[in-house]
Amino acid sequence: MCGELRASDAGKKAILMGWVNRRRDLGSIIFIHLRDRTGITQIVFNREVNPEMHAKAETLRNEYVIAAIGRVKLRDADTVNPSIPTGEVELVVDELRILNESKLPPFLPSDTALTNEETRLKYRYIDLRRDAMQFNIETRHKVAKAIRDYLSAQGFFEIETPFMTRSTPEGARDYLVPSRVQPGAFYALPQSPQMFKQILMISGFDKYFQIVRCFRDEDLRADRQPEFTQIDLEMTYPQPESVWEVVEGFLDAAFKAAGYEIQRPFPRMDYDEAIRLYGIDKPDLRLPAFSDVRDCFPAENLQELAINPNLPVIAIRTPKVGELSRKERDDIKPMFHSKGGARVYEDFKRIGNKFPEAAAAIAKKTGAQPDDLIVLVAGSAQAGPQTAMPAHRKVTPAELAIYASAGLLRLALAQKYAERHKLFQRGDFRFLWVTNFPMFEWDESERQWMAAHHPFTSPHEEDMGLLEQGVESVNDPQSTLSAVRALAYDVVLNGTELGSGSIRIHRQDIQSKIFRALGMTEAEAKSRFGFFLEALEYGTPPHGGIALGLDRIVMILAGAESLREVIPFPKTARAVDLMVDAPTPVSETQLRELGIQVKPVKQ
RNA sequence: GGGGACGUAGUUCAGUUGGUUAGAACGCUGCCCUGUCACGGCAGAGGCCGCGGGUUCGAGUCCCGUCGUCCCCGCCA
Repeated sequence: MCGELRASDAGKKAILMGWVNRRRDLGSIIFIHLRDRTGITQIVFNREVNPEMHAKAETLRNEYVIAAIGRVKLRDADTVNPSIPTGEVELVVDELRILNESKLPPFLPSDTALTNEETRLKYRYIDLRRDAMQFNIETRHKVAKAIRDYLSAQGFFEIETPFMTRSTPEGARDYLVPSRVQPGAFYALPQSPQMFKQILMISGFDKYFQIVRCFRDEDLRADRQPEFTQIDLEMTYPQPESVWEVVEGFLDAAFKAAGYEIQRPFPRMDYDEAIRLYGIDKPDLRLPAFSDVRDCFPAENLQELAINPNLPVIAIRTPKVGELSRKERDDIKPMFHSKGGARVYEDFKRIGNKFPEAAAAIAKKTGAQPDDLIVLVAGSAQAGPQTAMPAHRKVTPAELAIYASAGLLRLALAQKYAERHKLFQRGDFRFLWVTNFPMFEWDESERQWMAAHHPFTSPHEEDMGLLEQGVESVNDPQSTLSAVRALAYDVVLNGTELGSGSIRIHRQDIQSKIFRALGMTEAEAKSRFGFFLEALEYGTPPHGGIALGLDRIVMILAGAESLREVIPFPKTARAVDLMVDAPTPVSETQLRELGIQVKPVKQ
């Protein structure tokens, strides 16, 4: 193939097939760079040597598909091209066959400047011919294969679960598929094979995995697509640690397949600690943690700055940013998304002028170098008295608001000044297990506690008493439910949540307690998850598992900024496929068959 | 649902305070060229300035709306 010929092949006869990547017509001699998946080889047409083929070669244009039959020739020393692996040789063509012509494409795979994404997605087949995309898709294949091989070797079976299944009323919105045979009824595409994989444990398959498409009808982001691929696995009789070992094992194999070594075991961190140190449940460990610098200020300073003295004062350190201009400093404010009355103090220099002692203490506590940027986030004194705070949680909602606001700003600053601090280098992989998530989260709009992960997650053994105590207090923000921890864990890489899992509930009595704590009657639980609850009653072994986003893993390995770079045919932010132009309205006939009427969209 | 950025030739972009005929590079077409490899030289074609409305003697430029792409918040058990 086009990327394979070497000096040792000199003198051999070869047939190359591929696309015309570039042509250089020097008159009596024509050079073509011929491209396929494996690379590029230069082929040569010389009028003196072969006038007929030379004349044919004159008609070649970019992206024509050709077959070139000829002899591999060692290039003269002064004509070697060191920038391509095949640069020591070229193919002298005896016979040229034009297999297909090409219209002039809107952009060329060999273009150096990247075309706008809209055009790339519309002409995805041309975009995918580019080197970078070929590499990304190949990486994706290698990673998936390494994971399959590793898990198979560990005794896991890959088992398929249905795509046409039952709508689950909780969680993300479902994509629905109408049934023709059962008019008015709908299948749902799975958000994850959660219940099926648990049932496979009940069915005795012991270790299951699947590299499987999942579907969620929610708004998109750079790292969120409506259909995405998960490495889904489940096993019986696990401790969280045994799941982690499997995950670390296949990630190691996957990263090796992509040419990287990673450090095992991954560090571990409690959810509460992640919030306090990073303001987020998926910390990017490449950047410095927060410092709480409240005690660096005397009370009267806090008062003068209108800072609430009962809440943390977070110092965000971004290394090596250097002196900021007035404009750059003003640009920080709009990057700040305040939650719960959090305020940003972006002008640390001014604080230094006003309160030199406090500033010195902060510099010391944060370990700031003179080049580092320090930005403070604190609660506003004007925010008034704090709302009800559950006494049981280590991090109160008011504190969480400060931490979370600071956490977002920390990332925004790091991204903006990435060029300066150079902490986002390719190949620097900082994995982390975040553990002991809260089991329940307070939903302010519904005024009730909700399952933070999903209702089949097992609570922490030590927190069963707290669950017992709070089982009838779903609408009480002060409930002990706030302090119940789940046996749930996330695996995080460089600030991206790669995957999420838990030890599941395998006992019916605990399961009904959870439903009761969530304010669900027995009848409600039965109508929602009846088949599953019934299955739990037939000798369910303890089990647990995890699911990791394959797209995200490949995205990070490829050094890409968006999932779209590692998915061959992705959707835009409006969930549209620009190449096939989906979704579209369907014919009246189709709708009639399904018994569906479409209401006109309001103008 | 909310906030922000962008939209000018096939592509990437420039376009001054609102002022004559909207430019460049790459690509494309033709001619020339025997060692190029981002080939080179000469000539040429190519524009609904996203779309609609408004202000103005005059709009790519200002205003309003709209469509599209991207990013973020909400949302994503």
